[in-house]
Amino acid sequence: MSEELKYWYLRDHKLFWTLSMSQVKQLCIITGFKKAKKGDVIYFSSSEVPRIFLLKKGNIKIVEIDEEGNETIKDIIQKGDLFGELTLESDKNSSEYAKALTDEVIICSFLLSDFENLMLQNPNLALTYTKFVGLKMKRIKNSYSNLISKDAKTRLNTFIKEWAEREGKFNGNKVSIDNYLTQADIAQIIGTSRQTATQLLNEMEEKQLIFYARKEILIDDFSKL
Amino acid sequence: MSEELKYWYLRDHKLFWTLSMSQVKQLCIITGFKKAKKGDVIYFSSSEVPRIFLLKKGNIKIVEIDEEGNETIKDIIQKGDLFGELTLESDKNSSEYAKALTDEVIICSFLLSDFENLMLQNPNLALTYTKFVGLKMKRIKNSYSNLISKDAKTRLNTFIKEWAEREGKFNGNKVSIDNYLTQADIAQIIGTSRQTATQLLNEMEEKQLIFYARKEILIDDFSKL
DNA sequence: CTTTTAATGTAAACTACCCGACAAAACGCC
DNA sequence: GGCGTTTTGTCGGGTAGTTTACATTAAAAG
Repeated sequence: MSEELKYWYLRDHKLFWTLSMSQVKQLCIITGFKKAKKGDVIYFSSSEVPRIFLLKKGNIKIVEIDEEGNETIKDIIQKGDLFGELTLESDKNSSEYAKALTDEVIICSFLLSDFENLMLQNPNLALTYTKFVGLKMKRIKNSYSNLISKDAKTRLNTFIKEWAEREGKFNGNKVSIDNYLTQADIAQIIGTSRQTATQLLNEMEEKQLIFYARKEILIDDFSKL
Repeated sequence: MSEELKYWYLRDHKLFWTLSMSQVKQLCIITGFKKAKKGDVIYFSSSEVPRIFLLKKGNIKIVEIDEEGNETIKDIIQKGDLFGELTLESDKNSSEYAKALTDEVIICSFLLSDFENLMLQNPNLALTYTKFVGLKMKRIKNSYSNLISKDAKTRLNTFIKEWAEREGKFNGNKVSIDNYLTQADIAQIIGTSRQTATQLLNEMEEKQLIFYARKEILIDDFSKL
C-alpha cells in the first residue's frame, strides 16, 4: 500500500478532519492487516504498547473470555469505527481480543502516546474525540439497558432493526442485510442461548417478517418489525 | 455559602487540578442544592441548558422511565462523581432524572459550553476529562456484562463486593457499609425483582456472610464473599 | 464429487426467576 | 406513644429461557 494511502485512511475519518496532513503523519500508522479469515484473532488488548485501531474494511467483534472460558461479545466493530484503548488508559488485566467476522479486514493503528501528544497540540481534536467516546458510551448504555429490561424476543427484534438501520440496503420498505453473523453470534449479542435465538428467528420467518440465510437477511417490510 | 467555597468545591476535584483559580472561576458555578430528602427528584437531563453536575455530598441515583413507566437505574452517583451531560452532547429524547438517596445532597453545576471553552484553552484538561469519561465507560461496561452473563446470586455478590470496596470502612476482614439503599434499590441495580433480592440477602445472612440492616450492612469476613 | 466441518433445527427436562398477594416489622410523624 | 407509611419477609404458581442431546442441512476442503 502506498505511503500516502495509509494517511488517507485516517484523513478520511471525521475525527481527523481538523488536522493538517503533517499532523496526521505524526500518528505514524503502522499496520494494515489484510485478508484475515473469519474467526481469526487479530488483536489483543493486552498487547505490549497501547494502541488505537481504526477499522477500514470488514467487520470484527470484540470478545472477552472469563475465568470459566465463556465468551462474551463486548462490541461489534464495523467499517469506520475506532477500537482498542479508547479510554486512553491501558487495561492490563482485561482479556479482550478481536475476532474477524468477515474474510477481508483492513485495519490502521497508531500509538496511544502519539495520539495524546496530538491532542495536546490540538484541543479541538481532544474535544471531538471526547464527544466520540461519549457517543460510544451512550450507544453501549442503550443496548445494555435493552438487554436487561426486555425479553429475548424484543431484544432480537431491536437488534435486527438497529442492524438494518446501520447497514441494511433499503428498497422502499424492503431491506437486505449483508449477514456476517451466525445465529450463535446473534445469540451472544442479544444475550441468550443459541437455541432460543434459532427458535425466535424461525418464529419471525414463519410470520414472514424476515428471511434468514447465512449470507443475507431479508426484511420484507421494515415498518412491520 | 461563600463565593470562594463554591470554587473550592471544584478545585478539590482531581479533574480541575491543572487549572488556575481564575480558570475555575470561568466555570461560573450556579447551584448548590441542599437538604434534598430521600426520593426527591433533583435534576432532569432534558433541562433547558446542558450542564455538568458534580456531587459534593450524599448519594443519588440516575433513573430512566420507559414507555410503560418502568423505572430502570442507570447509575449510582456518589461523592466526587460527575454526572449529567458527560458526553458533551445533550440528548433531548432521553428521560433520565436523578433521585436523592440520602437526606443531605450538595451539588455543584456548570454549563457545558463554559466547560468546552475551558477545554479548548487547556488541552490537558481535555485529556484528563477524556480519560475520566473513558473510565466511567469501562465501569459501566463491566457492570453490565455482569448483569447479562451471571445469575442473580453472583450479581448480588459482586455488587456487594464492589460497594464495600468503594465505600466500606474496613477493619481487618470486617467491613461496614453505610446503607443508603433499600432492598428494592439493590434489586433494581442488580436487575432482579425485589423479592428475589430479599431472598438472596437473607440467604447470605443465614450463611453469616453479611448482616443487613436498613442503615448499615456488616460484612463479617470480606474474603469469604 | 465426496468428505468433513460448521451452522442450523427441534424437542424434552429442568430451573431460576418473576409476579401477585399478603403478613410482619421498622421507621417517621403528629 | 400511637398511627400511617415504607420497607422487609414469605409463599406458590406460572413461565421464559437454559441445558442436554441429537438430527439435519449448508458450506468448505480435499
